[in-house]
Amino acid sequence: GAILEMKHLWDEFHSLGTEMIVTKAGRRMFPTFQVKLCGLDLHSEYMLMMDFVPVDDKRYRYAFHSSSWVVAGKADPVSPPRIHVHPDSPATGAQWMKQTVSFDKLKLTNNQLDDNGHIILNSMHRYQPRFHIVYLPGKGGSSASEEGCSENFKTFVFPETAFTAVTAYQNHRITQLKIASNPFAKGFRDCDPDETGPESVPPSGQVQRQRTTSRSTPTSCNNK
Amino acid sequence: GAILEMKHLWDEFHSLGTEMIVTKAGRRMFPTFQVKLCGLDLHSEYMLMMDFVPVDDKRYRYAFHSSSWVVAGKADPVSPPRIHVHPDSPATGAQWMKQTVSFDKLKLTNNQLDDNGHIILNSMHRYQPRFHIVYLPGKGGSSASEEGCSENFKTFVFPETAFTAVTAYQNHRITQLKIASNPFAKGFRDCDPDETGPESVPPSGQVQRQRTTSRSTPTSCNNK
DNA sequence: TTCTTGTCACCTAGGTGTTAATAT
DNA sequence: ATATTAACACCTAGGTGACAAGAA
Repeated sequence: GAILEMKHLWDEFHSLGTEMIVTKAGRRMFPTFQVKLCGLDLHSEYMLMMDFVPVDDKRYRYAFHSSSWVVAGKADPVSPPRIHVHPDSPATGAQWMKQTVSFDKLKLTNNQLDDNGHIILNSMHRYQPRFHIVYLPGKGGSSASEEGCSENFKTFVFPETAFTAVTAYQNHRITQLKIASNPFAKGFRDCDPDETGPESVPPSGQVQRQRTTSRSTPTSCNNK
Repeated sequence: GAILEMKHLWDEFHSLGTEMIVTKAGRRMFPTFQVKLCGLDLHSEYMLMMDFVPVDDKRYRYAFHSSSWVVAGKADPVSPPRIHVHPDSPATGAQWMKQTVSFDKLKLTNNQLDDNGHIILNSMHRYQPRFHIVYLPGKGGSSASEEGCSENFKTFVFPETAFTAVTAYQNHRITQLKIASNPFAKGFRDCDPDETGPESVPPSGQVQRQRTTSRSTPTSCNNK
């Protein structure tokens, strides 16, 4: 079995309509796809991997006046789909289960000619991440679990991790939630009493700090 | 087979008497132990590991007046020796050989009660790093190389990587060579024309920049 | 108009030797 | 005296969204 970590955060994004940035060089996902595994055979070996399937055959556009996504036509042609293999693969069930598995090395790109092994997506299209556990027969492996088990491939889909690929954020609330919850975006946070940390929900009203473009007035907020 | 990478740099340190810092939290080695492998079976699996053996049964002291190491008595009691397994283990011969193998996650500590899995050494003692290739039978593996090969354990020793463990550098020339060649110590370099980069040998005469202890006079040197 | 690209200030995360204080 | 520790300035390395300019 596999349970999604940070589900509450995924749910927050999902309720707003999750967006993920794609860039030429490759951009990580936020939230990061992380799962906790259980039920694996301790000594058998497994490969863990992810891929991304189109949610539909449509291309989207964000209507700012109504703050909602609208269909903008049929989907663009797809690149040959890629699979991201977790870099710790292969490893034993015991190794995978002893702590949360994080796909923080996975990057999304819109460069159709990418040769860095990143996941290629079309911007303004919707995708559903999928998680796969591949059982590697032959090594270790208890006889008990191996007999009745002819399936060596399990796929998990968490609908709350679906997202729209974008080159720039469309929904301002998504931007604010990213800033509020991603530690690397701390520089864009307002000077609220920073108490709560990355897990908290930002206040409903939008709030944005003016950043110093010229190097004057180093109004450092984060007084820790 | 295995060849030592950055051998010229190791040789420079070796000729001065290499020192490696040990700390409670664990300190990386510099130079980093890196090897290029060849002759492995492409599809067989191997574990790569390192350990550290005492060069002798002595404890040392640095005599500043003569700028040399002198014996300061018999060795202190040793902790149960630890082995560092390369985190990419196990992997196939093809994976290990396709690029330089770097042990940059390995850390040295003088904390006898370390529970971070670091290598425990006694300060002011001399050590010889050893590199081991462990063949894992059973998976893949060509029949040709497997027949006549009963050895599944190869050990490599590069004498130029031996060092004295210290909690603070003793030989000032070692300090200067570390500063000149370790990118993370760039902040301590003099404002020479920085052209040459980390591979170059520093000028023979010692040169040291005065660093700003108080936050005044931000005399930034590294004008790139 | 709409979308994409490249640069940038601002962060996180962590590897350096220095230095002063503290053991031993 | 000699050796160790902890805090610190200064780096490397790389992940953020903002922004201005460019492309479609």
